[in-house]
Amino acid sequence: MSAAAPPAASAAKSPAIRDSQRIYSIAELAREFAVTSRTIRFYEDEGLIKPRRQGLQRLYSAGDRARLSWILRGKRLGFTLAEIKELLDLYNVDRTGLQQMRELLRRSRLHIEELERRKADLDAQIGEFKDVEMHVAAELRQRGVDPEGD
Amino acid sequence: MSAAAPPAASAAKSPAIRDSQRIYSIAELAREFAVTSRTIRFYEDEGLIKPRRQGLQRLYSAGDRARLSWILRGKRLGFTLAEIKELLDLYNVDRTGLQQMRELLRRSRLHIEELERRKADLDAQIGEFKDVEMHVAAELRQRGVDPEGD
DNA sequence: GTTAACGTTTACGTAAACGTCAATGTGGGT
DNA sequence: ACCCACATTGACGTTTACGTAAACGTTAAC
Repeated sequence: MSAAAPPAASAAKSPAIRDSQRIYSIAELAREFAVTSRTIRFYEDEGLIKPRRQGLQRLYSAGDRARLSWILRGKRLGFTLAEIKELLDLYNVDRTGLQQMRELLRRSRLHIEELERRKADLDAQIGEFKDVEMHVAAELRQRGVDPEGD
Repeated sequence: MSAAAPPAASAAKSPAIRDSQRIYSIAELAREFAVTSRTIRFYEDEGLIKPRRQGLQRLYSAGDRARLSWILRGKRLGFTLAEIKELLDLYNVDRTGLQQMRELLRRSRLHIEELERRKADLDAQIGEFKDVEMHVAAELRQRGVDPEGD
């Protein structure tokens, strides 16, 4: 029910109040998400994350962590950082104004459509490759070879 | 049986035997797929398509067309041209050798796994955005505003 | 015979998303 | 006081996927 990044979660109270209070170092997040610190700083330069600062050091909250996670998923989905920023910004804008809400609704729907298109592409490729898998496996069996096995 | 793109459909005989014989100019394909000729030539430089030549001019077969279509879908899915080339090459390799078939099977399965991972990412985002859509629409209705409507 | 539409190669330019130094700072152990 | 791991800010380099311009050939129309 509760989403993490854009659709910010309502502060969970029962479990993990400790987790939601945790702060992370840049290296910690880098390790966890298998990116370099350079990458995380770059995202900051691009306005995608804004960690608190203790002097010069960056301190990442659980929210920042979720944001990063969200950014990376966006990337895996093939969105550019600019697009991801737009989507993230969508939620941090005044959500009370009527115009903003209608806009948010509109953009969400557009984005969903885009995602559904991608899903169609994905399903098509998955289908094709499963076809290949089937045929090749069958052919191997016909030749008396076990398709499984090293 | 005859492969056009990777997993080509079985050659339909009843309809469109004319279509399978058609040849296309570079501009024709460019228009159809909404890319520039430059792009198509670039793909050729990268070894992704190899149209016949009539002197200098490129002549694209239906197979070439299907290949291009496949390439573009790969792109939409976020694969690099190098990855797409690998996948395309997979099918044009000797498919009779046992080793090649096992390899083909292995790679196909790996690719399917990758696609399934992406699909999970996709479904997650779709879910989040549908959540947003629901909430915002509900909020709008609560304020007595019709979520639909310009 | 020249204009237009289309094609060709060669070559340089560019935006995105980081990688890779280099120089410097900072906090904690010993 | 010294070292070490980790952090910081530039600044420049790199890869990918084309865009853009130059300079030229080919065919069809007028």
